[in-house]
Amino acid sequence: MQNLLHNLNSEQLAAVTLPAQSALILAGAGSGKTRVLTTRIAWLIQTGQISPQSVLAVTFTNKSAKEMLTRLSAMLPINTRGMWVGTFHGLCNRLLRAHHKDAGLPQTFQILDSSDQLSFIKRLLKANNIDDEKFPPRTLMYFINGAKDKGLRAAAVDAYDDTDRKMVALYDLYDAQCQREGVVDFAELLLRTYELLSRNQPLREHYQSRFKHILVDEFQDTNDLQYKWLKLMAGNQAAVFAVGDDDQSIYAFRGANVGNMSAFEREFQVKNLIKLEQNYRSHGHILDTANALIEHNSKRLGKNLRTDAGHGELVRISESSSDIQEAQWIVEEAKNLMREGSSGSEIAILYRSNAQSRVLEHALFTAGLPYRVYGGQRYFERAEIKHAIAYMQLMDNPHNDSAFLRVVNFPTRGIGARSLEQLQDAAKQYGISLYAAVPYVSGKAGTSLGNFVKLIEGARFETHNLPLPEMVKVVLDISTLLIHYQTEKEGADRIENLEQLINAATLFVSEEGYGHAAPALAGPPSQLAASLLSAPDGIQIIDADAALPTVMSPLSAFLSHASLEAGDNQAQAGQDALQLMTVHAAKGLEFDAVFITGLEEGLFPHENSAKEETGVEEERRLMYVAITRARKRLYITFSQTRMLHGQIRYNTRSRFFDEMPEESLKWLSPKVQASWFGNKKSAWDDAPESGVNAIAQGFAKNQGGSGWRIGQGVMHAKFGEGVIVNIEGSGTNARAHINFGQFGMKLLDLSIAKLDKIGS
DNA sequence: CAACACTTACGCGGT
DNA sequence: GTAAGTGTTG
Repeated sequence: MQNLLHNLNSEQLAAVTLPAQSALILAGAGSGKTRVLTTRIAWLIQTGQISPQSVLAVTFTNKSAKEMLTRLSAMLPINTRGMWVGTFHGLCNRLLRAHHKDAGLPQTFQILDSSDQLSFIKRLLKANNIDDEKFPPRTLMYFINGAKDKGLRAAAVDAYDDTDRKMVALYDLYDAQCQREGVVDFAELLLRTYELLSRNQPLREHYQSRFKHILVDEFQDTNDLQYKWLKLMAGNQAAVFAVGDDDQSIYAFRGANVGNMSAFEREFQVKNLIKLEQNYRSHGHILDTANALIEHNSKRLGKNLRTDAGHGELVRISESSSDIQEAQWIVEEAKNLMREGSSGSEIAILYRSNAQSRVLEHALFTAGLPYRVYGGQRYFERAEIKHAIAYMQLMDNPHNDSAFLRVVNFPTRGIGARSLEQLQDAAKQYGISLYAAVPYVSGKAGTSLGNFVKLIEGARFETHNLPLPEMVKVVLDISTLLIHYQTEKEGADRIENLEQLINAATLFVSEEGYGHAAPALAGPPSQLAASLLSAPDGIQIIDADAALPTVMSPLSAFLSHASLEAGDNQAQAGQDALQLMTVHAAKGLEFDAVFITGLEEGLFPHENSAKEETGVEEERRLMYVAITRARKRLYITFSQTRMLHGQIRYNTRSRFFDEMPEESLKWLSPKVQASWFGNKKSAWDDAPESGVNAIAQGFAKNQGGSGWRIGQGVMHAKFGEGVIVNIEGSGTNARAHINFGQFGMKLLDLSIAKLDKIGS
C-alpha cells in the first residue's frame, strides 16, 4: 500500500484517501488527474474498504476507460473483472442488453451512430412527406438529441410555436420508428437506461446497493441526462468521486453542462472539494500564460496552476501575411526543432477547425516532413465496412430498415427505386419492416427482393454455428462485396479493409472473452457463470455482469462494439511524425512543443461563438486547453489573410493576445497595428528567428499608389474607423476593400469615397 | 443505373 | 476549395 501512495503530492494524497463520501476534485491540466482516479480505486480496494464489485467508474471515451483498466491492473494484484469501468454508453448498453425485456427492447437491438441517425431521419422525413427545407434533417437531429440529452421525451418537450410543435411531433414519430426497427441512438442508450432504472424499483435498488463507489472522469463534460443518471445510480448511499476541470469545459455545444459541477457540490453535500493545482507538465511561462488568459473568464470555480519546473522559455508569437506563409514558417521552425533533436511525435500543430489542416499538410508534404492527422475517418465509418456490418445487422435483426436499404441493392442486384417504393408502400400499409414486407410485393420486383431475403436467410443458416471471424468471412463471400470491389478499379484498399474486418472480429473475440466455439448467433445460453441474484423482494435479477456473454450473442456484441467504438482513424506516415489535430482533439494529450495556429478574430475565437453569450468564454477555455498541452515550448501564430470557403479573408489578430502576459511572450515578428480596436503593439521586437525574414518581405509588398496601402487605417464619415485590407485597380480605378469592423467589409472607390488616413 | 454538371454549405466531435 | 447532395442525361 505504501508504494501505492508514496509518489503523490499532498493534494493528490488527500484526494486519494478521502473518506467514503462524495467528493469533487478540481483537477487542473497536467495535475495527475487519471493517476488520482485510479489510485483512489486501488487504495479503496487494497485497504479492504470495498470489493471490486462495488466499483463503478465512468468515462467519456473508450480510450480513457481502457487506460484506467490498464493502470488498475498494474496497481492491483487482483483481476479487474467484477469492476465496472466503461463509458456511459458502454455501461448503458450492457445494462440494456441484460434487462432488454424490462427496457422494452429486442434482445438484438442495434445502435445507430450519428451518421446512421442522420440517414434514419432523412428517411423518416421522406416517408412522411415532410419538406426537408422547412425541417432540415440536421436541425431535427439536434433537436431530438438535445431533448434526449436533457432527459426529455417528446411529450415532455415544451413547444411555443408551430415549428417547434411539428418538431416535437417528428421526435415522437422518430422514437416510434426506432422502436419498430429495434434500433437506438446514442442518447437513447442513456435515456432508456435512466427510464428503466427509475421505473423499475427492484432493479434500481439492486444496482444502487451494489455500487457503493461511483467515480466519474471529466465531470465537466457531463450533460443533464448523464448527471441525472449518476444521481439515480448513486441513490442516497453511494459515494460519488467526481473529477473535473471547469476551465477545460469545451463541449457545451454538444450539451455538456459545467453547471453540473456546482450542482453536484450542492446536491451531493460535498464536504470535500480538493483542488489539484500542482502542474507536472509545463514550464512557468506557459502556465503563466494559461493562468492569465483564463482569468478573463467570469464564471469559474477558481484555480491557479503552479509548477516547480522553472520559467523555461518565453512563449513565441509569430505573425504571417498569409496562411501559406504561416504554414511555411511552422515547417521551418519544426525542422529546426527536429534538427536540434526533437522527435516529430513530440511536436503538435493545433488548429481551431479542420479546414485549416489542408494548408499545413501541403507545406509539410512539400517539405517532406512526415506527419499524422488526427480526426480522419475511422475504421468502422468506412463505406465498405458499413456495408459489411449492415449485412450482419440484417442477419441479427432483419427489421433494421437502415441496414436493409443500405445493402438491398449493393452490390447492385437489380432492385431500383421503383421496387423499393412498392416495398415501402407495403411496409407502411401493414406497419411492418421492409424485410417483413417483401412477401407482399408481387411481380418481378417481388422476385428480386425475395432473392435478397433468401440471401440473408442463407447467410444466417450457414453461419449460425460458426465462430465470429468465420462468420465474417462467409458474409463477405455471400454478400459478393469482395467480388464487387475486385472489379472496381479503386477497390484494392477497400478489399484490404474488408479483410481487416476478419482480424477485427478475431481480436474482439479474444479480448472480450467470446470463446471460439460459441455460437455466433443468439442460441441457448452457454454454461458461463450466470449469477442469479435475489432482489430484495424476491424477484430474480440476472446481474448485467455475468449476463453479458450469455444474453448477448457474439454477433450482437460485435455489432455493438462496431457502433460504440468506431476504431482508430487512419494514421498517415511513419512512426516519428508531426502531430496535427484540432484543439478539441488535443485535450488530454501533451507534447514537448506545441504550435497553436490561426489566432485570429473570427477563427479563434470562432465567429459563431459570438452568437451565444457564453461562447467567447468557451473559446477562451479552448485556448486554455491548447496552451496547457505544451511542456517546454509553445508557439502561437496568426496570419493577416486566410483562404476560407474559397475566398480570401482578412483577419485581425485574436483578442486573446491582449489577455496574455506581456512578460511571458516573445514576439518574433512585427506587431503591426492590426486592429482598429486599438491594440497597443506597433514596434518590432526581438531578433527575428528562422523564417521571419521571408515573412517580413511577404507583407512589405503593399500595393496601390497615391499613398494608400494595405493595413492603412482610415476614417469614413458613415462607417467610422476601418482598415484597408486589399486594393484592386490603380489610379482613378483603384478600389479598396475596407474592413469597418461592425459595419463589415466595404468595397469603396478610392477616388470617390471621402476617406481620411488615421494611425501611423 | 452510371456518369456528369450543378448547387450548396461549410465549427469543434466521442459515444 | 471541396465534399456531398441533387438533377439531368445517355
